[in-house]
Amino acid sequence: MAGLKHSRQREAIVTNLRMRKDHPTASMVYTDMRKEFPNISLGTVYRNLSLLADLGQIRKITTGTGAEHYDGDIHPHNHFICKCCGKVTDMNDFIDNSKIRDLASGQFDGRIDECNIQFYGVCGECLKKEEGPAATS
Amino acid sequence: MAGLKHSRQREAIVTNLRMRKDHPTASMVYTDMRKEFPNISLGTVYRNLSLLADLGQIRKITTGTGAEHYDGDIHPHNHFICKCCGKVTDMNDFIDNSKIRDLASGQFDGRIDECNIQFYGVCGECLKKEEGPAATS
DNA sequence: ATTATTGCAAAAGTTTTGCATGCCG
DNA sequence: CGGCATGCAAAACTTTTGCAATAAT
Repeated sequence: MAGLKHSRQREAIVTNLRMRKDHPTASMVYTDMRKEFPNISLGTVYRNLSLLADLGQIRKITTGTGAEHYDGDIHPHNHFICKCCGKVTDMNDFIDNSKIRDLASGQFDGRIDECNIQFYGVCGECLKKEEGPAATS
Repeated sequence: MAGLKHSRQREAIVTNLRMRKDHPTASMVYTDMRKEFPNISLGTVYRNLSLLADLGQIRKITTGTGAEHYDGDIHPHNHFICKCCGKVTDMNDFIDNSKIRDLASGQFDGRIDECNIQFYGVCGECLKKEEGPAATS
């Protein structure tokens, strides 16, 4: 039924995402995979990332800065997105998302599966670059 | 300095966004604009949406379902995104986003400008379609 | 007159897809 | 074998951009 077969490529993609602590885009994963599977295609990477996200084994992070990012850590947590360099950073858990979700479910006509908080701003590194070089404008 | 000139097209785009209560994509706005300005180009729509969002006169909503959506209502509020039909719906304000932002700022190395909560799930209409027609699978 | 803005078209970037082949069970 | 997954390439989409013409101040 499930019709799911093992594949070395898919396994390598999950492993790669689990090991790294950044939040790469599909093409960043592709670049990495290329070292292990010189002939792997970008299509395969996209197909697997999409499948894995559907299976809930990885998480897709939509940033609005061009491409989707992916996260191998599926533990519920929120992200910060730098408007300057586009980098995605994990935020500490200081809020219980499931509580917010339940609160919202009560007053919504539909099924709410998940909720997450996106923080936007300028990361520490980019702040330094801004302050350092150019003082005037 | 600001170097900003009036343009009938840009004005019409803002007006369109303010009037409608849905959250259209660039091409949806383009379709509408086409009625008023038969020769308006998609590039102009994109340029103005981007400019208006930068000016803070409209809001860009990143959904992860293909294209960006835009909102003429800049009053701080959160959105629900239907995984099924991609529709974007306003959520009631039952949470103070600025409080969450301040809370997060305290423990983050960088500047947090804004935060918003995205809710994902299946909207009321799609739920009906799911339950109604197909029972088996 | 000066310069922002437009329309048009081409280009860039991301993601999807068709198809023959290969690999897993 | 039967069917899912792959590699390759083409296509589909969304968004950006160069440039000459146009419109606003």
